[in-house]
Amino acid sequence: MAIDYQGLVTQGLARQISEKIRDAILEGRLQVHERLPTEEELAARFSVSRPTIREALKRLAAQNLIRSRRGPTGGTFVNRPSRDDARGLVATAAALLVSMGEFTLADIAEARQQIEIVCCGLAAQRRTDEQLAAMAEEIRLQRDPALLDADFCASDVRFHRTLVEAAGNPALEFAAAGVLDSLQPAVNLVIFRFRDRRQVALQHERLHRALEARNGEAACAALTDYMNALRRQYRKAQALRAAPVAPAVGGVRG
Amino acid sequence: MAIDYQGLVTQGLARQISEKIRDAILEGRLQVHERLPTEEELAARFSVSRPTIREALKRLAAQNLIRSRRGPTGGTFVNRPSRDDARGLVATAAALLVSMGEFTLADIAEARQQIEIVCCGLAAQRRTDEQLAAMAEEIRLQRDPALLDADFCASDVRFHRTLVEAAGNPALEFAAAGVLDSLQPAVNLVIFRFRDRRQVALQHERLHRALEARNGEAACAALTDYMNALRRQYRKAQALRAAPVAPAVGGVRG
DNA sequence: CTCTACCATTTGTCTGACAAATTAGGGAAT
DNA sequence: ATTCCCTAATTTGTCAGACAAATGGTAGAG
Repeated sequence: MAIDYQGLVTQGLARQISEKIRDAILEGRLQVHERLPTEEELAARFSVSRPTIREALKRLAAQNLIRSRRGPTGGTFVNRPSRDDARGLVATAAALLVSMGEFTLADIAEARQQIEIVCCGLAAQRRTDEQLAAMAEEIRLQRDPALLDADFCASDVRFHRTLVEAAGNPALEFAAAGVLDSLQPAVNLVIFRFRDRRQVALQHERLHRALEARNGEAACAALTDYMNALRRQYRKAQALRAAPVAPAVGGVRG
Repeated sequence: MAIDYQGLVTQGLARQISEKIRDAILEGRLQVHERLPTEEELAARFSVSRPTIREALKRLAAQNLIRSRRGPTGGTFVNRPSRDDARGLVATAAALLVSMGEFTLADIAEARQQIEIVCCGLAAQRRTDEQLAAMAEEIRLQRDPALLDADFCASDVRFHRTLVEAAGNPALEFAAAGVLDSLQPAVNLVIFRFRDRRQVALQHERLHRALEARNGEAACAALTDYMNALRRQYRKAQALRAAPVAPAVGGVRG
C-alpha cells in the first residue's frame, strides 16, 4: 500500500478540521478551558473560509467538546466534559438504538438486572447516609397515590440511579447510564399500566432496608425478586399486545 | 410559573433547529432512510438562512443521525444508527472522561471485572462455536512472541469484547462498550510493560476452556484470577510511577 | 472613588454566489 | 434496438463579505 495521494481530501473539509481539533483535545494538546484562536484566525490557519470553520466547530459543540461566548473576552473554549454531559450522550445513543428496535425489552431487563445486582453488592458496603436518605425520599414519593404515572416512572429511575451511584464507582455508573436513563423508561412506557405501584414501593423499601443494614445478599435477593416481578408483568403486557382483546394499552403513537 | 415569554429564543437558532429535527427522528416522525427537504426548503420552512440550516445539520451529522449526498438523488437522509456508531460515540465519551481524570484506574478495573463476571455466567450458557473459535484465534495470536505490544493489547481487547458478545445480550454489550473499548486501552497503556504476556494468554486459555465446557463458575473463577493478577500488576506499576527510580515507563507525552 | 456610557472584539446570522458531485436523460455509434 | 457517452439539472460543499448581537473593558463624568 504505497498509495496515499495526499490523504483523500474528498471527505469534507469541515469534517477533517473538526477531527483534527477533536484529536488535539483528546490527546491533551489543547487543555481544558484553553481558548482557541478566533474563527477568523482558524480560517486563515486552515486556509478555509469562516463558515467552514464554523461548521467544524458546530460538530464539536454538538459533542459538548467546546463552548462559545461572544464578546472581547469571548471566543471558543475547550470544555471540561462533565459526567452528566457524557451521560446525556450515552442516553441519547441508547434511546436511538431502542427506538430502532436494536434491543429487545428482554435484553434490556436482563442487562439492568445483572448490572444492578453488581451494584447491590458494592452499594451494601459503600452506600452513604445521604444516598440512603435520597432513596427513602423517592420511596415516600412513590407512596403518594396522587402522583402521576410519568412522575412515578421518573422517581423509579431516580431511585435506581441512586442505587448505582451508591456503588461508588464512576466507571460503573457510566456504563450503567445508558441502561438506566434511557432503557428503563422504554420499559416503563410499555408496561407501567400493569405495575402495581404499591408493590414496587414495597420492593424498593425492602432493598432500602437491606442497604441500610449493609446486607449485600439481602439487597441482591430483593432486587432479584423485584426484577422477576417486573419480567412477569412484562410478559403479561406482551401477551396482551399480541392479542389485544381490549384496548387496555394506549398506542405509543398517540 | 406563568412565565414563558415565547420560549427564550436566546439559545442559538441552529441549536434549536437541530433539536427539533433530532426529536423528530427520535420520536419516529422521520423514518430511517427518509429524505428530508433540501437545505433551501428547510431554510424557507424555518425562516432562516441556509448556513444556519447547515450548522444545524452538521450537529446532527456529528452524531451520525443523518448523512448527506450531493446530486439530484442526493440530499439529507436519516441514518439508521448502527451499534458500531453508538459504540464509537460511547468510546469517545469514555476516552474523554478518562483523559480528564474523572475515573481512576482502580474504578475502571473494578467495573470491568464486575461486568465481565456477569458476562462469564451468561456466556457459559450461550456462547456459540464461532465465538469460541474467535477467542481461540486471539489466544493463538497472543502466543506469537513477535507480536508488537500494541497489537497484543488490541488482541486482548478483541478477546474480551468477544467474551461480552458471547453473553448474547446487545444491551449489555452496549453498556460494556465504554469500559472495554476505551477504558481497557487506558489501563493497558499504563501497565502493559509489566504484564507477562504468556501469563495473560494462559489465563485467557483457561477462560476459553471453561466456556467451551459451559462451566460458568470456572469461567468466573478464571476471570477473577485474571483480574486480580492485573490489579496486582497495576499496583506495582503505580508504585514505580510514584517513585520512578529508573525510567522504565516511557512518558505518555513522547 | 463610583457609576455610566461608549467602544472594541468576537461570535451569530444573512445574502449571494460559485464549485463539486452525482444522477437522469438524450443523442450518437455500433 | 441496444449500449455507451456526454450534457444538463439538481443538490450539497465552500467561499466572500457584511451586519447584528452580546459582552467585557475603558474612559469620562459625577
